[in-house]
Amino acid sequence: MRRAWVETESEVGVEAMEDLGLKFFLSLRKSYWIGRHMKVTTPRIACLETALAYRRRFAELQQALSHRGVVSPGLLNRLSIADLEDNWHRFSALYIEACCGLGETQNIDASSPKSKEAVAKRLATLVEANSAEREKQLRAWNCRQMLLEERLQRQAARKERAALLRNRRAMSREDRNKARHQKLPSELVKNLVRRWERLQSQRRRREAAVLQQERAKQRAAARVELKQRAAARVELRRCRMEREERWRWLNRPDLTMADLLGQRGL
DNA sequence: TTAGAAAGCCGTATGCTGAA
DNA sequence: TTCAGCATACGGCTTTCTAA
Repeated sequence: MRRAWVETESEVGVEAMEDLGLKFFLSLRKSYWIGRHMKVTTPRIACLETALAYRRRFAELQQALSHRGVVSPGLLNRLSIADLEDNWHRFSALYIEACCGLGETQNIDASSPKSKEAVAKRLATLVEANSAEREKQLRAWNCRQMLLEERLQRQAARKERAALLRNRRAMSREDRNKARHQKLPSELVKNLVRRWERLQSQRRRREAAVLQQERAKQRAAARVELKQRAAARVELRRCRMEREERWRWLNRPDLTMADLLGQRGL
C-alpha cells in the first residue's frame, strides 16, 4: 500500500492526490462474538500510516488467538472462555478507540463523530444478537468433550482388563511350576517308574504289531505256494492221462497203416 | 453525495468427524 | 490409521441500502 501510494503520487502529483481524497477503513470480523457473516468497520481514515498502525494493533490482538499463524477453527478447543472474553474486551476497547479515540484529530474523518457509548452499545447489540449461536457452539463443544472423555475411559478400562488377564495367567503358570517343584522324591521316583513302564508297554505293543504283520505275510505266501503246487499236480495228471490214451490208441488190435501215416492228427 | 452498516461470495488454512 | 468431506475463522472484495 505504501509503495502504491508513493508511486501513484509521483505519477499524478501531490495536488492531484490531495484532490482525490483517498481514505482507508478496516473491515473486521469476529465470528464467535458477532456471527460468521457479520463485520464491523472503522470510520474512514485519511492518513494511510494511521490506518496501517490500527491494522497492526488489530493484527497483534488476533495473533493471540492464532495457532501456527492463522486463527483456525475450534477456538474453544484451544482457548478458555475467559481467554476469549479477554480478547473480545481488548478488541472492543481498540475498536472504540479507532472509532472515537482519535475522532477529534485530523487522521480520522470527523464528518461523523461517534460517542464511545454509542459504539459500545452497538457492539453489545451485535454480541447479544449472536448469543444463541455462541450457546449452540458451546453445547456442541461440551458434547464433543464428553464423548472424548467417555472414549478415553473405555480405552483405559480395556487396558486394565487386559493387564488383569495377563497377571492371572502369569500367576497360574507360576503356581503350576511351583507345584511341580514341591513334589516328594518318592513321588518323583514313582512317576519316573510309571513313565518307564508306560514307554516299555508301548515298545512291546509296537514289536508285537510288527511280528503279526510278518506272520500274515508268511501265511499269504504259503497259500500262494499251495495253489501253485495244486495247479502243477493237475497239469501233471492231465499230461499222464494224455500219454496213456495215446499209448492205448497206438497199441489197439485194429490199428491200420493209414492210422500210422497220420490220418489222425496227434 | 457519501459514510456506515449489512450481507454475500470466493479463497485459504486448518480442525473435526465418520466411513473404509 | 487414513482420508474425504464438512465446518470454522478469517481476509479481501463487492454490492446494496439507509441516513445524514
